Amino acid sequence: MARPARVSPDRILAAAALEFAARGFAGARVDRIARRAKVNKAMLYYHFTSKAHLYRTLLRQVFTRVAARLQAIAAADAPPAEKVDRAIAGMAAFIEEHAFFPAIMLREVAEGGVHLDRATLTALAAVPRAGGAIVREGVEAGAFRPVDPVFAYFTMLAPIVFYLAGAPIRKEISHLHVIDMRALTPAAFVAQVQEATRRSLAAS
Amino acid sequence: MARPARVSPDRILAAAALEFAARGFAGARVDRIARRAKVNKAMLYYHFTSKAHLYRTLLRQVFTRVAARLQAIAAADAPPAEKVDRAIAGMAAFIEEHAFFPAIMLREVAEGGVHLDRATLTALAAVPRAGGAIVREGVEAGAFRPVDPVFAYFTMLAPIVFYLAGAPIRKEISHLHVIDMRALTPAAFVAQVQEATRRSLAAS
DNA sequence: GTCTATACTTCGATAGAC
DNA sequence: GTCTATCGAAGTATAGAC
Repeated sequence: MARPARVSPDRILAAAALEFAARGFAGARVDRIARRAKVNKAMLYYHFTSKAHLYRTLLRQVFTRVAARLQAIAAADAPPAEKVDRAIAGMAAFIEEHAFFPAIMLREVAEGGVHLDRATLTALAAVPRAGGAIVREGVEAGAFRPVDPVFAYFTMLAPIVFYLAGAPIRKEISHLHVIDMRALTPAAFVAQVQEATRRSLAAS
Repeated sequence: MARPARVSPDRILAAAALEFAARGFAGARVDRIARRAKVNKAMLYYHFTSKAHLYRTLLRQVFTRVAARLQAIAAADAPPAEKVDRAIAGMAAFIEEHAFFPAIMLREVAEGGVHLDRATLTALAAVPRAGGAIVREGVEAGAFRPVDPVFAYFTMLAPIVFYLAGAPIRKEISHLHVIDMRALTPAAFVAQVQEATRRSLAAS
């Protein structure tokens, strides 16, 4: 039985995910990442060269995983409407497994990708490509009304990412008692987005 | 005729909007804001005390303006479906006038509101409150099917903010030629979100 | 691979003159 | 209200021993 390889790098990536998600690239502190990963700073630089390199490695990994999830759904043998349902639920499930992901996604969109290299941007581009492919298939099969596939991808997945990323700030706001958001569970939200998307895409 | 009052503070706020949107709170540099506003740093601190105070002032102002726009639409005399159309177009128009807004919104959601005080969070909370009120009215009037109003608000406006914030990174990605997004004009996207929302909310 | 100590830089904020 | 000069704290990264 092989000894667990790359424990440090993996622990560093896990710690980096939390730090970058919570504070962004500029706000993240290498010291904090090292401390949370239980390695010293020199060890971190030994494995990752720089803060920027660590950031890019993390993002390339997570973008590749999200895209793979959507690609698997796109390639499955199922009716288009079912695939759209799965894409929405799949994104929510991915976020449940990778709680740091939506914040990183939002930040990187706001940032304009300035910290990313070509490979990481390519990994990111695979996400709308896979999402768009699912919708395109439905349109071409006549199951959906004619819509722009990438537009439709944004319309169905942006709410999921946005809403799930917003859990912390909604908690802050709920303390103020100016609006009641307690009833809004993620599962109920997913169901409502699925229903809304089904209705909005259905061929009339 | 009154002399223009508060020129410096307003120029500083305008410069801060660009800097905070492009780089986030942690990545923003006070020196850069001062230079862009054509004041020296001491002047900036004379008016705003600290980077955090400047940030909060800016966000309170912009959140208040977005919320006011949605509140005006909610209070208008028009059918619910028409108000929803206007809310979507109104958000897009607001972003056209305040190009820095979507990036700041995305960043603040990711950040969990840690830099905000009570007054600023209250200003922010007024946005989903106004958006939710528009949907609620339609549900109660029987024009819309029964949905959670705040959910529906997220589903209709998150894509607009997300998509319009994404212009810079889409430009980066388009250079790679791995996916073609040239056809996706903001106006066409707004129209598609309006159409999708109309279909998804219509009482069956 | 691992660690301690530290070099070097940048940045937020202020002192103090006018 | 406006400006120049600068302090002190943090932060990224590395040197060099083991």
